[in-house]
Amino acid sequence: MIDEKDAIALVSKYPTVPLTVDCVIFGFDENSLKVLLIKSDLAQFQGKLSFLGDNVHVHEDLDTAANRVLKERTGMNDVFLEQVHTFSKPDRHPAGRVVTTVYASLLNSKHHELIIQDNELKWHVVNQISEMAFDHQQILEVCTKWLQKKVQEQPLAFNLLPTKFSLRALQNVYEAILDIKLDRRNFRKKFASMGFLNDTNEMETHVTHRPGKLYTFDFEQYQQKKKHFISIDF
Amino acid sequence: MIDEKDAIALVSKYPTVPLTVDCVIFGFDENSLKVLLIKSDLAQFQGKLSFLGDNVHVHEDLDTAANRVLKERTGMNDVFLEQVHTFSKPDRHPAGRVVTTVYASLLNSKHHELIIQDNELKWHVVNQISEMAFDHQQILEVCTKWLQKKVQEQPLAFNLLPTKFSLRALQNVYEAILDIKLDRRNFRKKFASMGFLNDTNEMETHVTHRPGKLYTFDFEQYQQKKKHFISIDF
DNA sequence: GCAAAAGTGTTGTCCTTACACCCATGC
DNA sequence: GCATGGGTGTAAGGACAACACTTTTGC
Repeated sequence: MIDEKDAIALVSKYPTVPLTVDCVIFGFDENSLKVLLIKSDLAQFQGKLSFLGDNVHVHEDLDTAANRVLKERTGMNDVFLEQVHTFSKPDRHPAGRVVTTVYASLLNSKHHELIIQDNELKWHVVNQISEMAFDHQQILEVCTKWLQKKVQEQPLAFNLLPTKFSLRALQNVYEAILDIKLDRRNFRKKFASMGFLNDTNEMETHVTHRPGKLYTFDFEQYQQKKKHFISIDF
Repeated sequence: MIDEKDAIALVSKYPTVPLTVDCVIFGFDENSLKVLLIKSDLAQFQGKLSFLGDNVHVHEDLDTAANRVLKERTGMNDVFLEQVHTFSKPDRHPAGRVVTTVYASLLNSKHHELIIQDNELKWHVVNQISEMAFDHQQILEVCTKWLQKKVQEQPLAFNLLPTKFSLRALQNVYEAILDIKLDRRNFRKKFASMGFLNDTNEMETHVTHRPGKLYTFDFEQYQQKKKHFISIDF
């Protein structure tokens, strides 16, 4: 048995590592899936892009750190943010060992004012990103796959849209994220039958075609009706 | 721009934290889902159960550390092992801040010799576990949900069974993990139609009823036929 | 009036579910 | 011979995929 004093002595002998969080912040605009990136400020990665990240503070857990980074750069608190994976290759950071836990977030890129801090913080179209710093290319791949899976299982696409949106806009989100084309009629039917969309009785305006109805997502209904079904399928 | 020297100086100022890995090792035996646990050796958690864990070595990444722990205690290398989540509440360890990354593993509890090291390493039936040390109760819940989701999406149940297994045994795995009853005929039909099971032309022996056929899982077939389908459903 | 996208139904196919009887083995 | 679980088929209902024409707006 190890008493409290011994336990503290034991833990204090463990090797320690600097921890960071990186936020992969997805947005949607102009019918493309985008992600928020800065230019790396490390000379070794000159001109290369990286995610928003920071080291984890002393008394801070990882969720808190990720929310802090998000808030600092987009002004946003309560957006969807979820831990995806922890990356730990000993040589992933050129300045020594750094372990990073990656969080993904989805938000409407028009609703949040970017707080620029000398790093050319900008939205980049996900499938046009070329060179990234650190292992961030790999992180982007993991997060993109995570997102593709996630939007099929949970109603997260709505986080990427304004509160009121047309069915076309919703379909565009799915098509962009999943990189597929969907049948318009079947798509509408599906979402209509789910019963999670509220008709606002408003329409699109200033569009150069027949305006579509605007809907809101009914989170209450979703909470009540969501499936807890079992389906073995692989 | 930050040059290499400055970068090293910067990173060296980050607060550092001891990292551990914890392995949530699921097994299946006597028609129950079990998990490998030891008695905690901390006096504060006297008699409480905890997962197999260890601190992460200096030049070791997390995957390597988790595999090492698994190997040390079960003698196994190449079993299924996957990162699930990183837990970081500042007070989760009574001896000071320790961040742990949790890995889950599935193996056949009869195929691996446990390497006991004074900690009463034993298999415990998952839904009969009462008090656990640290935040391990929460970790178990997260991993159990993770497993329930995972076995529906990927053919992992086979990892919990011997190479040759009866359909009944397979169904028992699903019923234990998902905590449901399944219709025997529909279950058989489903797996038959998948085409991932090879008939070994062998039968169960020494059973007190009509012996069932034994099958093996055809991993090749799975790799070729597995679905990459899109299905929005929540 | 023309371009561009909204809105709308039906049919066939497939998958899922529910359900009952005979068969092979150990004891 | 009896208890135990293995093995099998069918019918109904629900979900999904494919597919074409009319409507509304801006210009």
